Amino acid sequence: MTFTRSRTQREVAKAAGVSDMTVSRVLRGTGVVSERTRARVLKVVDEMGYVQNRLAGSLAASRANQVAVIIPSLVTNIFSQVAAGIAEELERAGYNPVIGISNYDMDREENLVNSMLSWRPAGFIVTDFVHTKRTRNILANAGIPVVEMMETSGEPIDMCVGFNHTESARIMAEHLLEKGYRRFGYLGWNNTDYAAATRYTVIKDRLAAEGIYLIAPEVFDQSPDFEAGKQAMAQLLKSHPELEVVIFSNDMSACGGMIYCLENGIDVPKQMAVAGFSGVKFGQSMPRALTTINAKRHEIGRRSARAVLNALAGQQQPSVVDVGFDLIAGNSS
Amino acid sequence: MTFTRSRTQREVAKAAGVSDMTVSRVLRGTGVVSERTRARVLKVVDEMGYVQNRLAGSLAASRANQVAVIIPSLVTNIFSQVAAGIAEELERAGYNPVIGISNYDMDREENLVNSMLSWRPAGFIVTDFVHTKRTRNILANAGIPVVEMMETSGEPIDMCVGFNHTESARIMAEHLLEKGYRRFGYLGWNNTDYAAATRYTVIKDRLAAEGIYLIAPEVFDQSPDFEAGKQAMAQLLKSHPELEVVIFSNDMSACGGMIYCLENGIDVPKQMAVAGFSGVKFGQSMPRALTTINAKRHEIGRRSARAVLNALAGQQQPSVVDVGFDLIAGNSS
DNA sequence: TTGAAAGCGCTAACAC
DNA sequence: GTGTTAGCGCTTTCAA
Repeated sequence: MTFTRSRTQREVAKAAGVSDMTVSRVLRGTGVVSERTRARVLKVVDEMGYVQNRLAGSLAASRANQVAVIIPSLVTNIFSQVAAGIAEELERAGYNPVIGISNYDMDREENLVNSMLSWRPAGFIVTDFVHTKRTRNILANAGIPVVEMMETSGEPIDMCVGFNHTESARIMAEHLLEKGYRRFGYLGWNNTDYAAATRYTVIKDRLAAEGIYLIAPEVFDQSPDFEAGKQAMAQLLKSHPELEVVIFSNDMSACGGMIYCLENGIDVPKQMAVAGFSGVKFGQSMPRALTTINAKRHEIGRRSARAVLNALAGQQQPSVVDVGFDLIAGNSS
Repeated sequence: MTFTRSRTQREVAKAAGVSDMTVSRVLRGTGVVSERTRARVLKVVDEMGYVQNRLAGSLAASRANQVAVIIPSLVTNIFSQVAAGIAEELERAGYNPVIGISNYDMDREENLVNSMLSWRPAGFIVTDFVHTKRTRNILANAGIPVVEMMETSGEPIDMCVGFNHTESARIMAEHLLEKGYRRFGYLGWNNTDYAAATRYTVIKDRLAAEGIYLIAPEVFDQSPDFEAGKQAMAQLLKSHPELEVVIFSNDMSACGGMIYCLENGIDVPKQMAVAGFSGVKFGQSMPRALTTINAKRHEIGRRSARAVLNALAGQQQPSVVDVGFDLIAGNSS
């Protein structure tokens, strides 16, 4: 469908008895225009219901006010929080986010990057450091600010905002070791969440350094939600009743695991401790406040957007922004 | 920041020894181009890493492949599910969603509509029927397909996709009446969620028709999440211990209410029944499967996107798409 | 099957 | 303060 030819700046100009350029100046608030002229133009704009065509404007100015954002999924709470933070910060500055969903698929991400770049966005925000070689290449040469969100331990294409997943996993492992646990289980989900995979490896290695063998069952294919956590916990307890603590790859599944125990008369944390990851508010409303790492999702979104905006404003800034994380000790361990 | 001047179609054309137009034809897959020429052009495109400029293309063609989407919030599960459905369906057709967040604020929505319309999107998707007069006006005259999501009982600007909230509320009220409950409480949250407000009124009236007085406390200002539900339930029980059933405005708060009861030795549903709204999966993993209305959020998103795409393809279609809803009886009532 | 000319609706740069 | 000129990088239209 072709949209109906809408009114143009020229029509406004004619009706207001000025030139195009004057209308342009009024609408963008640039340059100097007399108060009388400005008022007259604005009146006409309002009467005609004129809406600027930024396609034309951005083309002429070689500058757009959209920022492309690629996240793995909107369905889990974690990235929708990040996206909300981005939207908030961008809109405050007069920019709009254009959102693409990669489903944790690098090839899909590559296609999205190409497609979104064709809109000549002012900046690009992607998730994690894991991309195809071509994606990295394209982004590196796009000539616009690029932010990789979530993780800080790696080589960013341009900038990155997040926290150190490696360290967060180490802190969690050590916290549980200090508590005296020795028989560890781990429940992860095979959804190609790279950050979660990293954390798993770190935990495994840290425990191994103490001579502790981490019991990890087959990872599951479903989405790591509350119900999945319940079911996985049930299964794990059957095969490994000797476990003292189970680390889950995220909070919702950890809550499910905790509830499974409580419903089946297994004391948490005395008979079985559980820990999660990401710090959703919900985990702190459980019968036992969940032991977890609080990832500042909303802030990561806001700071990522800010990094793009700062770069656009030509401000000097660090290429790595670490927003940190908190260990929430809770009482599920 | 101005982006570095990127390669143009003309550069590709020159390198391939053809005219701009031929490159354009190859890239868009329109018109006839000899196989040899096509191959040569594509090779050059690949080598140069050329990415089309759709700003220019859309301007020239008066046609864009972005669809504007305005939702009230990304933080609650409900709209992020809807947004995910939209993104999925649009991207399948080569369109990108541009997302704006209104925070349930009609004036903010009006600004967003204006700003997003300036990108000449191919279509527009908004939430609910509640807009400023000016917003309705602008959208009605935009000359593009417009979909209002969620609710079907109203006059759409152009098209609407969703379900009948009035009926869903009536069904819920009657379900609980049939179960024999007579002392009803209601817990809502003052977040200007229009659809929830509608449902509240319907429930109140339906009960009134049976001579039943609905006990609704002050609505709360915070977000209606699990913790809020717990706290509200605690408060409500203190002031109204005679209640038999409490209807919550959404599922997460209802789950919180249910857990509060169970943790305090109040049997659900014998001593206190609870019901929610929207059908999140989580509610069905509770100790008592939550009584609720399943709103098909993901499908509403997909069908909304589809409606826009169909309209763009010039297909005849109904202006009202009702995806229905299901009553989930559960056993929390 | 391919190319040339004429814009799409705006803004940058400069002139007045 | 305001206007003029010359594009931005594509696609449409028509001619060859």
